[in-house]
Amino acid sequence: MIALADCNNFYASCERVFQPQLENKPVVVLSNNDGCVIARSNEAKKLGIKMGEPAFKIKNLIEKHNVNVFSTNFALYGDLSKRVMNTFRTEVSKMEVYSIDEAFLDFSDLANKERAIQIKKKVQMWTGIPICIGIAKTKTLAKVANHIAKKHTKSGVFMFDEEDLIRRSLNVFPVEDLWGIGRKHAKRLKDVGIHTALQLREADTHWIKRHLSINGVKLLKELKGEICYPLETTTQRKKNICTARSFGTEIKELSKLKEAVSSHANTCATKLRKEKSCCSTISVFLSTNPFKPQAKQYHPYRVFHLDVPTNDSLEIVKFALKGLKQIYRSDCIYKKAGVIVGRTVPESQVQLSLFDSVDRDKRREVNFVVDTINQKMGRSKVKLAVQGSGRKWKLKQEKLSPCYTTRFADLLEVVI
DNA sequence: TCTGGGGTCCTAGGACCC
DNA sequence: TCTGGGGTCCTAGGACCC
Repeated sequence: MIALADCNNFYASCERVFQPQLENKPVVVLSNNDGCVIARSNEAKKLGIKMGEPAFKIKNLIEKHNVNVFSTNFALYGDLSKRVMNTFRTEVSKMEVYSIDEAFLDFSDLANKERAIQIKKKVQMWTGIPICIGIAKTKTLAKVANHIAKKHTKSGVFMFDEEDLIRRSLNVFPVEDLWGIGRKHAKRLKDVGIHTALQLREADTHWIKRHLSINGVKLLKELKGEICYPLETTTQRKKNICTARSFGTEIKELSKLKEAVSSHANTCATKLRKEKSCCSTISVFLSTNPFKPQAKQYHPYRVFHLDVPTNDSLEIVKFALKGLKQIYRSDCIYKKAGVIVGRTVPESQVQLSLFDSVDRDKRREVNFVVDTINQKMGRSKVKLAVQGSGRKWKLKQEKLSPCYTTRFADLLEVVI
């Protein structure tokens, strides 16, 4: 059996851990640039605030109901996530960290509700984060069970232990809430009269294969209790790494774009080195504001294929800037820029080239020193001159909470 | 005025090989 | 007049996830 442990309203819950007076009050967390709602407490959901809604559209609602608003604080959420995962590790021997707020736990040795309730209590006590747990034979069914645990149980734990219970539950489970069924597939299914998970489970496999591809067939099997997605206990190396941001205010000048693009490229290189990977392709892209259709739209990108895979900051920044120069047009106003590095290979398996002119050993040492200093002294303490110091493309983050757990200056003081 | 960021996988079709 | 069969690799676009 597999258990899916999922944090409730994770980002909103993280903000609450250090501001307990927000318990039972509406809380929302916004995306970068304070743009869209990306997390809501139950109270905020009840007010009718939708996931992904732009913040400016719900300004009145926020004021009227005194909704507590936060900018995203990923340092805080990342750290609390680590603590939650580490707590799971004290209770199970095998697990898969599936996302920042979810993990699949191996319950094959012992599957019962009491065990799950224990884990839930422990996480709550050790980290302050509320979670729910769904237990079933397959990941897909565990996802369904988790959904039910969140919506319809007091204990926050739900287990599929017999076929009759699964059948009755799937019969009232909307097909669009299934893991792997998005908007498009949901519409297609409803068009042919498939509205519930049970109807999908009993649908014709050939039709599903044709319209939902092989993934649809796997979904069907998983609903029947056949494992198609086993527990992945080792973390896979990333195939692509992307760093991209919208600008707080729109940008026209090449000089400012250079600062942004070189910073994103440098971040990509740092992420690569952290993963012990090298990339074989480097892409740079720009984008105008799609929400201003009256303005000229332009979404260019440029890809470079490398002879020798690299994770060197200097080299990656150099290519990104070269691409930027090629795609930049002075008659557009830009809203977003980004860098993607792809086709990664392990650092230790880089194919060298006879005609290589870069002194890679030297570069590796420079990067190592820079990484070490930045790790000790804080991000971007040492950077390339081309990244600039102004950060004129900086994010808007007006409601940022302190980094309670990752920055000494932000530690809470306890007054006795 | 104001609309996020970071990933994965699958498929069809084109280009190429012998 | 008649024009095969069997492959691989790459890419763009679409779908999904959190």
